[in-house]
Amino acid sequence: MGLDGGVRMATRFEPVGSRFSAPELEERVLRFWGDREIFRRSIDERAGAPVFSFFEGPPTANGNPGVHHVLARVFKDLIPRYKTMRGYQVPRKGGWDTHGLPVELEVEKQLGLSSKREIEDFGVAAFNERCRASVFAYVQEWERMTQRIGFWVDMQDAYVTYSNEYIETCWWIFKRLWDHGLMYLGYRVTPHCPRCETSLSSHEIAQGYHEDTPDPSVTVRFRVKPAHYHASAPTPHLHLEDGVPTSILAWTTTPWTLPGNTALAVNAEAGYVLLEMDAAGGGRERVVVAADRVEAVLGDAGDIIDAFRGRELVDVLYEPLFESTTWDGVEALVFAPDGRPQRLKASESAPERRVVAGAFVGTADGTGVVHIAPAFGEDDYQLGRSAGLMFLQPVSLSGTLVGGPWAGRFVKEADPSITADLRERGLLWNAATIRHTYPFCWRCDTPVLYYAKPSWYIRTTAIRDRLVETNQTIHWVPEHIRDGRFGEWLEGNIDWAVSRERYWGTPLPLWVCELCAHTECIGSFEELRTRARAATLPEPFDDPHRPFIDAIEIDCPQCGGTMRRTPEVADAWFDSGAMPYAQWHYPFEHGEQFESRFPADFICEAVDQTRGWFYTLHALANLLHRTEDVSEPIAYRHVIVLGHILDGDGQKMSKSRGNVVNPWDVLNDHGADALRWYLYTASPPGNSRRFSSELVGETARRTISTLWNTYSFFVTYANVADFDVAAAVDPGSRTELDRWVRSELHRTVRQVTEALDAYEPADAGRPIADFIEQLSNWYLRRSRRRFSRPDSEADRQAALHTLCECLTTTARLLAPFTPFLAEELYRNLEAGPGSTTGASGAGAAESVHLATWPEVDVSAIDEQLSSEVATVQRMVSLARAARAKAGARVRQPLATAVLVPRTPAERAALERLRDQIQDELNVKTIEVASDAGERVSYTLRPNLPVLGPRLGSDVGRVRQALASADGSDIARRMRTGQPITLAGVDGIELAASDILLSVEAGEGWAAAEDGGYIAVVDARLTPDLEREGIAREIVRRLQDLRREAGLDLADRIRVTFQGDGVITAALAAHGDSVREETLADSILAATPEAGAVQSSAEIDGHPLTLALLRA
RNA sequence: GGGCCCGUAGCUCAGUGGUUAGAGCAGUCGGCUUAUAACCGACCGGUCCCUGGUUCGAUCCCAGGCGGGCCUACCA
Repeated sequence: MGLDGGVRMATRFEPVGSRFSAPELEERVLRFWGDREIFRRSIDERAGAPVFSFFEGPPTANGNPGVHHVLARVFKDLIPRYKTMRGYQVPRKGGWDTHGLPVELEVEKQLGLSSKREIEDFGVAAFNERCRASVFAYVQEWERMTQRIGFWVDMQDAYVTYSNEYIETCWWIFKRLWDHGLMYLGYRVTPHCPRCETSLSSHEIAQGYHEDTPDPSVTVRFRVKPAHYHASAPTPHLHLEDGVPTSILAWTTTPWTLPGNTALAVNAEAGYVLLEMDAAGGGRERVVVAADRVEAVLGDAGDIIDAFRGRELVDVLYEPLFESTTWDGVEALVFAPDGRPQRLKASESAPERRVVAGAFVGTADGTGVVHIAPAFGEDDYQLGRSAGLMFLQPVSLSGTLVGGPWAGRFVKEADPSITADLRERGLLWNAATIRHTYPFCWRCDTPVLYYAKPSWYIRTTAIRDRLVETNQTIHWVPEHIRDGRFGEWLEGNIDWAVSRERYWGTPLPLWVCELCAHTECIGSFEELRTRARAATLPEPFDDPHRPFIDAIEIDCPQCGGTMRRTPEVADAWFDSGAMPYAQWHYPFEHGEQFESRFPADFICEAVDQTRGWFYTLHALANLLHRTEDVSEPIAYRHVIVLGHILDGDGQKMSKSRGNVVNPWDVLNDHGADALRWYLYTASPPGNSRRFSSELVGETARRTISTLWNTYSFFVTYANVADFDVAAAVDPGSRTELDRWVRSELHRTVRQVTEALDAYEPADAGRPIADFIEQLSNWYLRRSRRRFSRPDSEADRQAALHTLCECLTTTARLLAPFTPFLAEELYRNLEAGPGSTTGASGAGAAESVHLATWPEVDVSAIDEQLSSEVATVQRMVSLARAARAKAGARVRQPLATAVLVPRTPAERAALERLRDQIQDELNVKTIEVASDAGERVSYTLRPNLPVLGPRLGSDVGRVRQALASADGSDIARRMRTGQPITLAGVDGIELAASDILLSVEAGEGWAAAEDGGYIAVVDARLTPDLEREGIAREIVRRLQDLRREAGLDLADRIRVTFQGDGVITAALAAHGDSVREETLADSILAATPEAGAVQSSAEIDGHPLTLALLRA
């Protein structure tokens, strides 16, 4: 305005109350950020700076966000805010995960559909439209929460996995993989939900295990064929020539797989036995089981006829449990070289059921013989393939039996009938029920079946070694994830089953010729337009989802036939792993952005993403590096892996358990800063943590509220003193205390910076909390008088400057952690209220989040001073403990305190800082000594860290000798530096540093000791001391009365008192100081004046009535 | 079943091959008093999950268990 005529005005800070409402403050800051576009500017104003790249792991917005989501989001926020202050440009593009089974099932529920058949009847186009709409049902809730907790992420420009551009990039990736032979159609056993009729990923399976699931446990007789059926002579160990009916026993928990049985597997090296016993229906029978299993399966029944290795049983033929006459409708298939079961050629006959060897067969349970049904188990399938077995598939994809007496029945419901049938036909050895863990579909709770069927695979095993190797270059926090959970998962890598027989997902861009099976992968929409038969291309082609994409046909270049798209969509995890490329529609667009942000410098998710997002990102980066499409084989350099939030009982929070804490309750009660601070500092990020709103409040009170009070104190006195931030401070005016707190401050800056550079938020937060504690409870408490009644103006300005620096620097340190509180402090203290340039001077950034990270002022750090004050604090604390033992309240002056630290350097420090100590302790004389002399008696202990390595096993004897030695004598020798020898321990000479003393106070003294530090106080009161104590007590009571009377700070008073001789004597001796402290014009022995405020109580047993009136 | 993490005071968590294992909160008692819906001190509170081993010495290192969490796995 130019009205100051060049006269510099001192800053006036916005007044700050000692109480504050965090939610109110935070809403105010949020408005400020919004009005001034601070987030956008924190990125834009860093244009040209090196980019620090952050990838947002996309949340699925189909449920309300809980506290566990807040956890991830506040950690995602921390590092980018820090790096921004360190001068990087940190773009933060948001994203949403929108495809997949959870979305489909949500819609199925809404529509009341329960099978794929019903979805197709409803119409895939309409169904997918509902999916598209449902994904964003909760987006507003997410955005509201995200904003309220102060997570800065660009949600306007977020990527969406269902967008055409996103899908096109996924196609490009598939194409690159396909062209490099990294994709194939495999025929394999996968977990299959018969209701959803699709494969489930391992991640999905993991969510649906039910413990204690009851299942049948049946042991079955497989009848060995008579000798003449065998092509070559069967092993003589079976003694088939005896003509006794002989069976091999096998155990299963899935009777419904028995119609699919085509082999029995034994362990070639294990021992087996042939036993004979009475048969149930009369006569004798013989059975084969593993030698280890005889007792468990047969008890003591039966006599051992022969014993042999498993290999002897290989190629023994046995009869099918179900004759083809009773189980029709299932065609016998054989394995083709590519692993796919195929029909028999006319000239072929089906392989016979026989015994084979399998390395996976153990003898720890069952019978040591495994029933093999290649259609239903991974081991079974692989064995079938390698041994050339017959393949029978008597179960449909919807989980019902095909053919046989129970055709159409759901497999689990058919189990009892199958078992009963076997019992009737004498083939059942034993039936019972067991309880074990079994997988169910995590969404619809249908028991999952393992099922051999075709599926598209990404050949991740081709790059397994590279996955492992490049993982070593990723910085994992906590470190153990790298070689532990994640590393081991990579070591055991199997090919990625990437196809899903569903509707709402990225369609696989694979077209297969219906005549010759020629397959092509289409890598872009343009390529598809070019290749498509014009008549089949929808016009306009604006949605690459099903069902539209399915209509498009391509001419087969090999045979001229029709190529149709394979009907599957991609695993939604493929979408998430494709995010570094697809979020930019790379390589079709935005090549520059992609290049500058790949790989990410930082990502952060909870530990359950180890085999989810962390894996898919890593796998795709490695694959695309293999195809030479990206420059680096990793997608992220640093990753913080978060543990889960548990409820008060240590249970994981989840919707299904109903124990999710609503973040809004916490936010409304304590505010976002408190919640954030708690999450950062409660424990290292990788630990799981129990959570409750109360704990958040507790943490906040301790640190945030302490800082706020300090801030409020500063502003109050700075305004009173017309404090000018910009005025230079005279270094000579700085006191020792000023120098100390600056040393602590810059030590803190150093620690916090190092910890954040190491991606360890908890280690970074704790020093800040410690500093705030020191600032408030040592610096400020000890400096109070310098602010309210300073010795000189220069002293006051120095104190204000020092405190101001501490607060503004702390605000910057806190900015990434508690961005709202930090902003409040910064705005008021540095940028000036309502200012855009900073009232305190030109160039102050408008927001702390546009400001720079504090530099460590190395010259401010005085390690010696810091450790000296630490010693003072320790000794003061000890002396207070000694006071308490003596029963002397702090206002009661004592004559002497003797302080005994451990080293000469510490003694020197205490001598130097004697004034501070005296002040804190309220004693007349401080004595610093190397021992407490005759005031105490000693007990002795060996200094084990010193003596242990030197003496080894002699330590025990020294310990005993010290315990029985004369403490005072040895203490005297230690004091005078004489060598010490002990009775009963020959040849060992001890020095003072080898022995530790503990003390017991002598008569009239009180002592406290901790870790070799000793404080002793004189507990005896002289009449003088007593009078002084009483006088100080009177001061306190008068101050109370002043407050009670509602007087102002500067009001003067008249005092009357009624007391005994001791009271009178105390006031006679110390009346001047009492008057001075309480601003009293007079203190008279008299009855209270009319209208006076008064109180009566005893001091040390002396009755006293005090009364005061405003003068 | 396997892997990883965790197990320390009533609660939430530090910590270390070495003296008498700590902090905050809670509880009890006391103190302070214009930072005051704060603050300071003391006390109370411990089988450092258990059992073995290594060691002069183990809460810490090793082995085996137990319990919790997470991840993973249809051995029939």
